[in-house]
Amino acid sequence: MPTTRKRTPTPAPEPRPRDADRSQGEILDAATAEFAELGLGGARVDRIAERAGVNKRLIYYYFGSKEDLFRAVLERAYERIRGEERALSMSEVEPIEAIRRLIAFTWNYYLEHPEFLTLLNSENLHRARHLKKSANIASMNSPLVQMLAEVLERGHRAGIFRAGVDPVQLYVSIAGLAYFYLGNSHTLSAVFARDLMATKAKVERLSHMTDLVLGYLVRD
Amino acid sequence: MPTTRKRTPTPAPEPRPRDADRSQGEILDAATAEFAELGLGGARVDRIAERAGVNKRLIYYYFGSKEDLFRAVLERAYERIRGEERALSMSEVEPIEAIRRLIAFTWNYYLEHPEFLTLLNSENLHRARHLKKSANIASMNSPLVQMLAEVLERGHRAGIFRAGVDPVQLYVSIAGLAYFYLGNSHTLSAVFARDLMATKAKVERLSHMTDLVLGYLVRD
Amino acid sequence: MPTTRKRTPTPAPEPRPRDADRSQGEILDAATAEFAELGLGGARVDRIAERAGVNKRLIYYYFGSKEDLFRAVLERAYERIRGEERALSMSEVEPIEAIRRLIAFTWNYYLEHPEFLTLLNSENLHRARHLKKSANIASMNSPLVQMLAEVLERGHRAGIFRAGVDPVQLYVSIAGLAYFYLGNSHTLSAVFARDLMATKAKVERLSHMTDLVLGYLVRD
Amino acid sequence: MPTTRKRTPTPAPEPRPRDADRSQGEILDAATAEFAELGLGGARVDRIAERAGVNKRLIYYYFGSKEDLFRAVLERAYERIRGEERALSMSEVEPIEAIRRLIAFTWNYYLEHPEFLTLLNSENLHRARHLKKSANIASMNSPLVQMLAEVLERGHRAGIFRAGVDPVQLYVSIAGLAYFYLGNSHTLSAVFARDLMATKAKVERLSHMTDLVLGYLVRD
DNA sequence: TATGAATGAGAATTCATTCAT
DNA sequence: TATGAATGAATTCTCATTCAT
Repeated sequence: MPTTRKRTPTPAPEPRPRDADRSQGEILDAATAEFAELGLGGARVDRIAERAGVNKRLIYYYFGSKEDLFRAVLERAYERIRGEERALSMSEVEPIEAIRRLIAFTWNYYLEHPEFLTLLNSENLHRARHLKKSANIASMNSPLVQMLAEVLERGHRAGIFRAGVDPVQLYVSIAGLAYFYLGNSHTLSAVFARDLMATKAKVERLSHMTDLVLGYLVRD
Repeated sequence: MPTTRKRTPTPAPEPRPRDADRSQGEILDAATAEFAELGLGGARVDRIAERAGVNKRLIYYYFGSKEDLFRAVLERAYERIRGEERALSMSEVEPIEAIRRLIAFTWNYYLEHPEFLTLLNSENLHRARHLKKSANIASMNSPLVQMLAEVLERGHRAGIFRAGVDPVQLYVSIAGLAYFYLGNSHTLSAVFARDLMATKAKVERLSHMTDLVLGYLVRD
Repeated sequence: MPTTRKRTPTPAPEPRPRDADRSQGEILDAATAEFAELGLGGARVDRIAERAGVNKRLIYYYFGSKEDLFRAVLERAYERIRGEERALSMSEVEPIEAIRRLIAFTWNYYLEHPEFLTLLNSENLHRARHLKKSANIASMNSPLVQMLAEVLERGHRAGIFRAGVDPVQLYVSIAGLAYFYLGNSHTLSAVFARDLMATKAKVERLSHMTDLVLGYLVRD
Repeated sequence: MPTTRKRTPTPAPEPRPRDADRSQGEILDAATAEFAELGLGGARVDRIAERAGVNKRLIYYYFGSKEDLFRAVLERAYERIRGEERALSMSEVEPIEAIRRLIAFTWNYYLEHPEFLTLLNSENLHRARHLKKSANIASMNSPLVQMLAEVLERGHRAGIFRAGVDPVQLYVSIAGLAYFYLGNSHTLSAVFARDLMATKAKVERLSHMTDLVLGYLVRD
């Protein structure tokens, strides 16, 4: 290096800047992807470190163990969906439109966050073991159930919706209609020999789901 | 041992009778349980052998590898549910009763065969990799879709059901309504802080599902 | 099978005719190939059985163990080369021609029986363990050494060859000149980046070997 | 442990100092010995770890797999012999002496490094599979061939050596003369019923090899 | 805060060999 | 003579985790 000269004299790979938050975030991102793709059993700590671009030891430094990391991933995933759910404005629109929005939101969120589906599957495989350890599950109860209860009540009072609909049941049903289709798209596509993830198929599915729920709810 | 003689000719572990079919069946039973409880990644071949009461080597002798064993388990699980589905007599009863039976069957099958749900989850986590290798997926297409199509048509012609219902969509919906509730009961129970698997809750769920589907289908 | 009818009514895979010699021969053939290709450590009894088209158990029935099978293979390989060596007529031709024949024979035998080279390598890796157990090694001493001694003597008396040549040394040298080239052709080809097994290369090698040995032997 | 106190702070196996180079070197040493003695198929990773005094896992940490370790061993073996070959000063002495030195060097190197012979045998058994994967084979071409070419040329111009000798052929011949004797000493000793590795026998062999080559090369 | 080196416990898979017929 | 079923003991390789700096 005769004439030009580097600012920093070390030609060695620059040590990563010490930024705790950033490292933790990258670890969580990497872990989310890894767990979502491979499940808890199939995920590898080595690979998570590699994906995050951090030293494996750092994962233990911040999260303690693979299991605890999984819990942290789960918690963040729940926090995120709850955050978006809270942003849904169902009380400001008329009941039928509110239901439409709820269904569309659920569908789109699962569509855009497939990792959420597989993380939930993993957690259920483990009988919600990690969730139960989590301090903040209580606060994680979906705000949608409250909103939905209010919409159902409003719609009923307006004579539009049928009476006696349990908001929890309906919430679970809407989730299930989307969840099963999207979460099992691989096996369903194989069994039905048709691509359930094609754009047209997805449009039709959302339409069917909406018809189904509104066909049930709306009085004539 | 010149003089003394053993009374009982050693109570050593009786050599298992040489029955290939029986051994294979027991391996499949054990593997089904193990994979259902722990997923493909979490399952242990050692444990499967132990559960089956066979030598671990025998698993490789018959099935080649853990992955191939998983495939065999999946295939048998599909064959079984298809077998039971074929036994459903939907064409012999009037449309509304037929739909009730279909929903109840789906619900009860998932309830009694929770392993089917987790196996499907695992397979979807692996993007239906094993199913795609399976020669007989084609013939595994659910007979229910055909039956359902016929019932929908019959109900429509009788002026009972609405027109234009895609049987595949409805089939997926019915499955999803049951699947999500049962397959995610652990996380849902944790999040809603109520036991979804209590007898009363299960009765209510089946009732809700039936109301939802028939509320949608039946014209007034 | 409406009209034509099999002699034997069993459509099952015909049980192999019980022919002890044939079975043993096929096992030896298969084992020779397997050991030659993969060495003693790399050879698999399962694969030998498959190659021979016999049940694995039969190998143990006839040969006792993998090691004993290897010994049997080795013995047969030695018997065969000794048999061919005996057929060499060196005493009937004039000394120079006799040497040419010996070199050509050695070269061609190794060329046509590459398995002999690798079997020898394996046996040397194992410090001739199996050979030492073999009863008939004594009688396996190459007849070529005797013949060569006679030729050297005859050539010397005729004033053609130099004196004091140890026939064992020369025999080993001739073997080595061929053996190293053929037995190490893969690494040599890789290192020299030229194909030592091309026809032209082989012709040149035989020519060089002959020149070398006769250049040394023949007095001027 | 309230009152008593250990004198020596536990004589437990001292944790090995963290020295990556040293660990890798020891693994390579141990692996070289193991592969040389037992071949690729017969070598055991466990035993290599034990011989090296390292944790078995470390072998995988550094070398990835048994095959890759074998490749590393081979590469180092080639590097070493090439290094010594380069140190041979053949161009500084008169042609006949240069040839003597080359033969003696080859003989002595094989004699002192029997592992090189068996490693080569193993690699040839595997059709140079590992060598071909090695990036640096090209640069591994023996410098001896160049040197030999120069000596042959020099000897010919001085009227001492015969014309038209291919240096590659002669190099291979010299190697083969030593290689076959030393590499097959166990079977040859068994077959000839005489100890080829006795000191006297070895002296005679080197003498014979030199006579043979010079007898061929030197014009009269 | 960050990292390369090191490890014990296990995991899937293999293999020679024996059993029972 | 012949064979499918079965097995114990390895064997290669993996993995979460810890050490030392």
